[in-house]
Amino acid sequence: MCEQHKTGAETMPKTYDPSTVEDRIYKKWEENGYFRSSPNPDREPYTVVIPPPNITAQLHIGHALDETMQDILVRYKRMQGYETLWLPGTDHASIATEVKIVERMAKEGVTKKDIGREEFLKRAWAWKEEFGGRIVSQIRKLGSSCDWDRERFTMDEGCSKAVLKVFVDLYNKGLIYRGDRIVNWCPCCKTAISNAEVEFEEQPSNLWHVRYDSPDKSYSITVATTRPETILGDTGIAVNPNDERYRDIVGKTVVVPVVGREIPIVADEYVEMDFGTGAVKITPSHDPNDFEVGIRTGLPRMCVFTEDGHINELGGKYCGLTTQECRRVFVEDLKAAGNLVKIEPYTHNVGTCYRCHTTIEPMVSKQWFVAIKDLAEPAIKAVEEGRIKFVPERFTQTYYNWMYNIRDWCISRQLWWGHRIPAYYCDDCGETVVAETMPDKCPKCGGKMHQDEDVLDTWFSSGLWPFSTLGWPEKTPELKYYYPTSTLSTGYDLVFFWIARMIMFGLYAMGDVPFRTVFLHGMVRDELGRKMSKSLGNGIDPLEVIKEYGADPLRFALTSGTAAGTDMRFQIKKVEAARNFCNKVYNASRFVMMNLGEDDPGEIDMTKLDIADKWILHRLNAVIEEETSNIDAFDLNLAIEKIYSFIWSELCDWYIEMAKPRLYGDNEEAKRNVRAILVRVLGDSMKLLHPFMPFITEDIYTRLPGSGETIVLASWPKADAGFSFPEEAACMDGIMELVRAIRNVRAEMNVPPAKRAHTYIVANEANIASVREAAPYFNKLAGASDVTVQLDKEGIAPDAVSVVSAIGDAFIPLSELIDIEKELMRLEKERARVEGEIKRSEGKLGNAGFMAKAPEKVIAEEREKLAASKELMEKLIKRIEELGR
RNA sequence: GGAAGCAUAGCUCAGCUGGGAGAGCACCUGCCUUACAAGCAGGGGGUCACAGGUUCGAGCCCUGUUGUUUCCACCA
Repeated sequence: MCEQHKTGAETMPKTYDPSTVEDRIYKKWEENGYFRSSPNPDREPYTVVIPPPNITAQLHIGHALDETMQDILVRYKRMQGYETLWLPGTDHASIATEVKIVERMAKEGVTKKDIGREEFLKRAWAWKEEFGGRIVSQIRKLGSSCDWDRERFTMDEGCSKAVLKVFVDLYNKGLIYRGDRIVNWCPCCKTAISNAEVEFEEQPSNLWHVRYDSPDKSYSITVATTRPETILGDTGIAVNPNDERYRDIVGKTVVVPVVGREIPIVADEYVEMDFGTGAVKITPSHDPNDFEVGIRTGLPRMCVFTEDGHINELGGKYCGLTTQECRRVFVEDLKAAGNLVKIEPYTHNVGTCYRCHTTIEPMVSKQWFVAIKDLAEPAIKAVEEGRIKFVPERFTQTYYNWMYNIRDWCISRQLWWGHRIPAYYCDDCGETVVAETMPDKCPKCGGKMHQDEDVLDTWFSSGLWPFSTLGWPEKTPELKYYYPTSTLSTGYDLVFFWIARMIMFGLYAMGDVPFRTVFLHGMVRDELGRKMSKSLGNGIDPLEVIKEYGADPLRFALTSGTAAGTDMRFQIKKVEAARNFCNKVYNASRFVMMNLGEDDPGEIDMTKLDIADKWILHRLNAVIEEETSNIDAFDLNLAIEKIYSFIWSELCDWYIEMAKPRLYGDNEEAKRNVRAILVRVLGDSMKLLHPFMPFITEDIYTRLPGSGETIVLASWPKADAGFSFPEEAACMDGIMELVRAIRNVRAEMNVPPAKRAHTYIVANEANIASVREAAPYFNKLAGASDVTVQLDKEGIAPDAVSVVSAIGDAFIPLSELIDIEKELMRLEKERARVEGEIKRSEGKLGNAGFMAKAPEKVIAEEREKLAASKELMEKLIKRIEELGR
């Protein structure tokens, strides 16, 4: 076995240092192929495809959360024996990458036009080579257990083939079409984008009221607009057909102010009579609603903008101005012409590009679209029928809302980096052919063909990700075995962009859902609850966090204390707390190692368990069951909380302390058994913690005797029927309660911790055997010098400090320290508390409604509580009387 | 305009199908006890936003109000 598997504490320094182990461990995992998966008919598959990060990306905190969630699920399922595949890869991120490359080129003073398409693509691929590897190596830093042998890229050969196939197929079925439609145009990226890619921002602006006069000035009509520059493209004025005010002039014309063109007044239901003047200027080429009105009323289109946000030659003297400049100048001209009625401050939402946040100009343009309704319908049905579940469930509604109102998807982008649209046009007759490969010649006239210049929306290829990565359209064994995948985990912000598209494409191409469960997490915000952004400079670099604290603490901080689907504030204090926990875990294991000796302690001898042993094994069972059901329900925050408190508050705070007397004693058999229990409990604890904190658990687990070479492939713990000791565990709880009470009293009485005192414990017949068994623990845990357990108070000094508890009463003769008055006050306070308890219980039990309707179990528990309180009360009263004399 | 989430300790947040309010951090007191001071022991601190309702019983379910965040829509 190699060096790192050496057991024993001699290799363990006093504090845990992640930097010395994480890279080494990850390398070992990868080299030994623990994350590899291949179709195995003997096992059930568990499959997760990664949300492919952009090749432009640097690992940010959102990725860290994303990958951590998936890794937890994947490691858990792998340990449970599923044939587990986590398939990694990256996204070419068409627009995002192209923007970056163009930016980089700009620094060299080069433009796309200068170098041409071919040369540009060379640069893009070089970029991919340079940076595509960066993000995946950063993902490794988090401990992600991906099968790297299966890493894919949305533009690799297979994925590209899938894109072509789906596109051609959809086209042949009439579900992809090309046409002139109004699209969201980003003048900065110089491409159309889809509706989903538009982000609305509230911006203060004005409502300009403009008067359009009739040619003979006999009548006029005033409209309000937020975009006066579009007046250049006006082809009509619309009013509501029921609007009495304008009845007489519908069908007549007015003159576009400043411009001088004559345009008709039309009637259309779209116009709200109550808003503004009840008249709307219609610019079919530059407004989605106007576009529709234009179609209905037959108004012509007039596009006055260029692709880069300037006014074109149809704008006359404004040609060459940017739309913003034009607005300013044009408003001046309106004013000069006397047609500007008023300017009203107005705040409204402005669409911006989700990549560059430039204001979107709606423009009519020839683009490719997916006719979405036929795809959406089965995708809605799949969720309605429960074939796909959203966790948390409320996102189902979000999904429905989007899907019910979905509109055709603009998929062409005026970019070069991406999947080029497989449409070919004849130079001569204009015939269109859509095919996976370019035809030699036009099938109609034999002319030369050329390919469409545009590429596809990046989300088109990522929509195919769950099956394109498994080999589709080939009928691979992987596709058969791993599809549908199991869980898709990502942020809720991707429900529309990605999840909806995958569901639609999966059902279309594969005839089955792409995944069973969608597990959504929230966004990571900064400590003040703000979005992390470059401009605010409030981003947290996960790599820096890992460098300083380790990947495990980062993962812990991202997993704990936040329910699924809700945003979280990232606090470095949380990472610190997690780092401390790592150190705790590490030191606990160091303690175990130090006390193991040379040999493997072997199996636990179940005939030689004392009450503490039974308690910890019983508790281990409980935590296994609870955590397992928490993870199954995707309650990862609850799961990690369970194992955290088990390790810290039960194993470390109590069991390890209780193990010490035997470990330091000379009963070899007892020593061996305690060691065996420690190895078992610590080993199982590491397994339970492993999905959350993979590195430290690997480090510790592999040092344990009999553990095997890795925890990655260890089996997930199962509750052991032989470890079920409900009575002893309850009794141990009582002992712990008594220990705490003694500590409390000692602290209140200001007994110095170093001051040890003879401690008498008076127990009843039922408890005395257990208390005797636990007697040594009072030395270690409750500051006792000697412990005497007896049935009555024979021989105990009457002025001893006393502690009453359910399991027994403790007496500590410390006459030199006791202050009778103070002790009486303390007991009185306690008496008052118990009295309240009794009243509460009696009130409940005396309530006829409660007795008639509450479940029996609840009533029984209440009765027990009352009995216990009454017993305590008796003891307290007796004790108060004794001291009062 | 529509929808959803959140409102619990000083701070950040848990709290599963309703049955005596929790964690971490912070704070106070005492401990360098041979796994761990990144630690140990003890402690203080909450009308669970507000108002109604359902129930024997509500932080949890229902209705409304207020505050807050987000998503969708985009009436010019």
